[in-house]
Amino acid sequence: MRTTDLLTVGEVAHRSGFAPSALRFYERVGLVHAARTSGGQRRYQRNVLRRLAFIRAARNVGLSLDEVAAALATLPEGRTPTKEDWSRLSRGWRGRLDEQIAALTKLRDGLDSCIGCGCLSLRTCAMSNPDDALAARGPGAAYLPAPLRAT
Amino acid sequence: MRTTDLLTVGEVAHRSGFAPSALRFYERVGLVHAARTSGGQRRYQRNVLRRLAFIRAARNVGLSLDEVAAALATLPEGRTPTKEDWSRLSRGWRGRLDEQIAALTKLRDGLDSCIGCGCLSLRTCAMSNPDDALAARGPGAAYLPAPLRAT
DNA sequence: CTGATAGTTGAAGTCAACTTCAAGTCAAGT
DNA sequence: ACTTGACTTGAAGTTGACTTCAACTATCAG
Repeated sequence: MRTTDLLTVGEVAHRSGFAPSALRFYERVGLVHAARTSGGQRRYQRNVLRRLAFIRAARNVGLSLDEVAAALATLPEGRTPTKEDWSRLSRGWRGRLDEQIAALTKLRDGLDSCIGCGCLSLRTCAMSNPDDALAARGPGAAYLPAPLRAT
Repeated sequence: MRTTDLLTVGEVAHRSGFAPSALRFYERVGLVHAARTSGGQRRYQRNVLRRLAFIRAARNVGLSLDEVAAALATLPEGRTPTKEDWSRLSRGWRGRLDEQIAALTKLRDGLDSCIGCGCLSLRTCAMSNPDDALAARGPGAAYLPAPLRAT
């Protein structure tokens, strides 16, 4: 493959860590853009790698793709985003992480007081009834993501 | 409704916080059991409430229903589980929570060093490339659960 | 020019954990 | 007996973030 300033989907996949199918999916939903060759193949500009890095980081912090899209939409049009642009977007994540850590710590402390008794009382046990907004988020609400579950 | 020692699905739903549809679903996959009236309606024994409390607590800690089922399968057959039985099951969660808290803390600290630079380098940035097993868990792996996302 | 390798598409499938639906049946207070 | 509210079923739908498939087509080193 010729070494140009444009990247194939395979190169982007390799360098970003996203599967080619994910890259096509992201293109479909407008998260990334790719030019095309005359034969219809995708050719990415290098800056897509930074964009993808942002997407991965945001996903790691827990943002949905919709939230990622909303964040990316605040980037300035017409010029390449600066480091400060990216920095601004990721700054808000700090508080989010703090909240998550606090919620988990609270859950753990509740568990400590619960292990000894084995109660799991629906009304009083901190484990089955954590006193935060989780219940209000509806059925299926869980504290921890599947990817971080048992090895 | 008569006050017997058996509970209707509505009563169990109310007292457990699970939707009736969730209770039916849990029965289908064998997580809980219900007797039937002559007319085919479900009647639950009271101890199902403790079992459901365990399920909720386990879900809060991040266990999948499969994992919950596996845990419940270790309960002794033939006798009603004691508090010690339930306590034993939940004891292992402590380590799990510790791990999750550590992972999030690491992510946050990585973010701190990242906000300033705005780099998001695919190879070096802690945010887009946390140095743990997350990547090995495959595409879509995220640190935080949807339920705890932005309000 | 050729063959290997990599890329293309839309539609459908996957996963988890439920929820929703429609059409009908049961339980129980009066 | 009647009425009302609660309950029943299986099948299909939901959500998010992708993956898989089958059947082609493009690119490029040699």
